[in-house]
Amino acid sequence: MASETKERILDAAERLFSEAGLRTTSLRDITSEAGVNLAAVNYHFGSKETLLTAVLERAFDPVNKRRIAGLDELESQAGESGPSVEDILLAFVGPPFDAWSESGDRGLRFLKLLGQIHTEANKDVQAVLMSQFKQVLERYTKALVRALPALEPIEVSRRMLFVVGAMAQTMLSANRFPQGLATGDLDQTRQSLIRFLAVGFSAEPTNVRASGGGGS
Amino acid sequence: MASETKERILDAAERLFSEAGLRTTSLRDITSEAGVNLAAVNYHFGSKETLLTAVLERAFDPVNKRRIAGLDELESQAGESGPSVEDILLAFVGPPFDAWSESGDRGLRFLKLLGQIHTEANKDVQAVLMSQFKQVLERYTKALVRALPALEPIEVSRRMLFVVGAMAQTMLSANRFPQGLATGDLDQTRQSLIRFLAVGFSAEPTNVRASGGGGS
DNA sequence: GTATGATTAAAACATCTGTTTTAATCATAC
DNA sequence: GTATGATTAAAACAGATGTTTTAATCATAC
Repeated sequence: MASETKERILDAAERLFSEAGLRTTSLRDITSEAGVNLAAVNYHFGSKETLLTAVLERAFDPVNKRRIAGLDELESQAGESGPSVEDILLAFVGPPFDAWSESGDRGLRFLKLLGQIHTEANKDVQAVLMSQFKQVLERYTKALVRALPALEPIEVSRRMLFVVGAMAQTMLSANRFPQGLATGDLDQTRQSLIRFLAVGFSAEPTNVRASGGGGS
Repeated sequence: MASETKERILDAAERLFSEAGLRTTSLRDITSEAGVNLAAVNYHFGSKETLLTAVLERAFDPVNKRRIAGLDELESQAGESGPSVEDILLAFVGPPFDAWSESGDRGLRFLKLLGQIHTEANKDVQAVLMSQFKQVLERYTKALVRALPALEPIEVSRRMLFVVGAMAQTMLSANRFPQGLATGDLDQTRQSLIRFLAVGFSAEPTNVRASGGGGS
């Protein structure tokens, strides 16, 4: 059964990483919290870096799978023109929020962790996250390009960056103002975020495509 | 003249902090890069934390001052109804971008540093940044509340969070995809960001104020 | 029962961290 | 010139970090 110790370590690491940050959390913090021996981490995971990878994959795999599945479903249901911008963004931003209402504390930890990761500067950690997140991003970008034919693809990519940023900041704020995101407020925040992003994303571009138009 | 050593340290620290991150950069990295003795940091600044504070203040003070001044100017020029949403957001997001075109490499470093800070989880660092940033945020929130009377103030605060997130992510991306933000592209990115935020910010709220409206 | 392999425990390891100490050097005033 | 104070240099310090090593313990098969 994948050894209880291993899961204890994963749980403790997830908890501490999400709250104290990735770099700040030491192996001794983790093993102490998990109630296991220090050497257990290296025995079971090889290194701290590998442990971090394992934590991330366990946490984000299901969410990214949901995002892909959600988009699949949208596209199969939609007509020729494809799903709407708002539906697409909802399918993208929704899953991490859903994780909360489903698994309680662990879901909240999850939001914090996601915020931590999205903002972690380290390249290796980024690489781990990106390996699965990148294809999610590409699929959603493609769907949005189709939904917004007036926008150049590069502009869609740029706006997708804004989406990710606004989402990450919102989730990090669950870390910084824990009282500000109570049960009810989280739904409200999600709704506001989606609305904000959908409307902003659908904005007409300032300089029309390939038009050398007026100065001043 | 504020001792050349002191400025060498500040320059090197700013460079390394912005590129390698805040926590990952050691004092030996800094002093080695600056070409000064290790003890010089503690001699001139007292501690690493104080040095970080000094770097942040030197970098962000002028930008925050510009934001305040820009809003002052907008409000003095505008009529009874106050400045527009787009103008307000431009005054908020513009200054850090301007720093780039003005001081070249240092301006770019600046963007990266800003991204690093906005996403730094550490409480002390956050406190330093927040001490001056908080009043900027409050002033801008107030201006936006006036410009958007249809929105509840709490909703304006939420959306301001989205603004900060999108902005920070954009700047961090200058770190991660340095080729993607060349001279020309930066202007384009800024323009896109402003447009995205202004339109999204002006979106009508989904649930109208104090209306107990329809279920399903 | 014993033997074998996996797991846990405790200790030591080497390295890196920020900081402090002790001299040496420098500039400046007298 | 000498004396005084600021600055720099080199070394050592104490603590924390990830990792490894060496025994002890456990479960399981024979």
